[in-house]
Amino acid sequence: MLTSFTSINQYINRCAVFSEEEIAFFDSLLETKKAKKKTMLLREGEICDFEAYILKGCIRTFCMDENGNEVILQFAIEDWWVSDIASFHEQTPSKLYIETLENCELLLLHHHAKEELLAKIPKFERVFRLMVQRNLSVTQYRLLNTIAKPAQDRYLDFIERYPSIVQRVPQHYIAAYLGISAEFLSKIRTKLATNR
Amino acid sequence: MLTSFTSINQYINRCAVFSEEEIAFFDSLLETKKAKKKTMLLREGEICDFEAYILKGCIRTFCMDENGNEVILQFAIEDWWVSDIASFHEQTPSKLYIETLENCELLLLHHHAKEELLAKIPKFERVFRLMVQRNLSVTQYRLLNTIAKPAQDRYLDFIERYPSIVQRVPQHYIAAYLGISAEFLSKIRTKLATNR
DNA sequence: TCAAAACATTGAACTATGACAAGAAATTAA
DNA sequence: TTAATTTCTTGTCATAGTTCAATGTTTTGA
Repeated sequence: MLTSFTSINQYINRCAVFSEEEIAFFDSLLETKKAKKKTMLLREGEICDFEAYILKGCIRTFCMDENGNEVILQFAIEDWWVSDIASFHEQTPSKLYIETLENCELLLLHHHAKEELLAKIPKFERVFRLMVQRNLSVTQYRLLNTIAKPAQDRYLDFIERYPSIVQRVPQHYIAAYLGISAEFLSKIRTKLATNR
Repeated sequence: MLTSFTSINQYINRCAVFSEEEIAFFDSLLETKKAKKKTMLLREGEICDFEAYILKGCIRTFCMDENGNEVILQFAIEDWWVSDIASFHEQTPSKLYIETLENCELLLLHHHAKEELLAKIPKFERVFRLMVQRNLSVTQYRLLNTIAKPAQDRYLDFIERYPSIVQRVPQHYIAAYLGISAEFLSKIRTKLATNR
C-alpha cells in the first residue's frame, strides 16, 4: 500500500469493514493528481467527472450569481471530499466552479470508477451514504443559520467551527461563504476587536 | 400487497431492482400511522426515531431561533420523506420540530427497522444513498439561492418550483421558509400584483 | 528587491428588510 | 350562524448590510 493512501483508507474503514483486497481494489481505482494553487478543477457548464479526496491543500467550490458575485459553497482541506454532486451523479452541466486555493495533492475517483466500485463491492454504498448524510446535516445546519442569524453571529460560529480555515483563506472568501460583502466583514471584525 | 404501499414500493423500485420478497420484507417493517392536522411528530430535544413517508397530507420541519422565530427547513407532501436526519442517524437530541399541517397518513420506518433492513438487504443502502444525495443537491441549491438572491427572486423561484405547496400552506410559513418576515412577503406580493 | 497584484480597511450614502402596531379578511369550531 | 382564531395587509420607522470610492497593507513573482 502506498503511504499516500493511508489516510483515505482509514477514512473508508471508519464507515464499514473491508478486507485488504477490497481496499487494494478501491485504491487501484484512484488517480493521484497534483494541482498548482489557483487551478480551476471545474468550471460552470462542464460535467463534473470526479470526486476528489484532498491529501494536501485547500479548495473552494463556488457559484456565480447574476451580478457576477461569487458565493462560496464549501471550503475543503485535508481529508475532505470535493465534487459537484449534482453534476457528478446526473452527469449534467455544473453550476459550480471548483478551484484550488493552495498547491494540492488529490486522489480522484472518476464516475466510471465509482460505478465499477459500487458494482463490484456494494458495501461501498454504505460508505458513500454515510458521507452524504453527514454532508447533508452540516448543510442543513448552515442553511438554518444563514437564515436565522445575523452576520456577526455567523462569523463567530465560523471561526469557532473552522479555526484552521480562517488561517488559510483570504478574508473576502470567508465573507463570500457567510453571504456578506468583504467590506462588511471587515467592519464586523474591527467592531469585535475594539469591543475587548 | 396492501394498496397503501403501492406508491412507496414504486418509489424504492426506481432506485434499484428488488424481488417481491424483498419488497414484502421492506413493507413488513413499516408502521402505518394517521396524524391529525397540527400534530407535533417531533419536538426539539427529543430523539427522532422515524423516517416518515407521506401517503397523504403535508408536513413542515422547522427550528426555533434565539428570538423564538420559526425557520422552516422543509415542506413535505405526498411521496416525500421527512425526518431529522442528524437526530435519527446519530440518535441524538433533535434541534428540529416536525409538525403536520394537514391530516396525514404516514408510513414510518423506525431506527431499529432500518438497521434490520440494511443488514438483511444491503441493496437498500443504495436506495437511501440516492435519496440523501438528491436531498443534498436540492439543499445546496437552496443555500446558494438564499445567499445570492433577494427575497422577491426567491419567492418567484419558490412558486415556480413548488406551485402545489403554495396552494396548501399559509403564506407566513412560506415567509419562514424563504427567510423573510410575513409582512415583507405580503409587500412583495402586492408589488408583484400591481406590476401587471 | 521592487513593482504589480491581491487583500483589507474606512467612510458616506443608499437599500432591502425587519419590527411594531393596527385593522381587515378569511377560516374554524361550537 | 356567529364568535374566536388565524391569516393577511398596510403604514411608519429603525437597522443590518450593500455599494462605491479612496487609501493603506500585504503578498507575489519577475
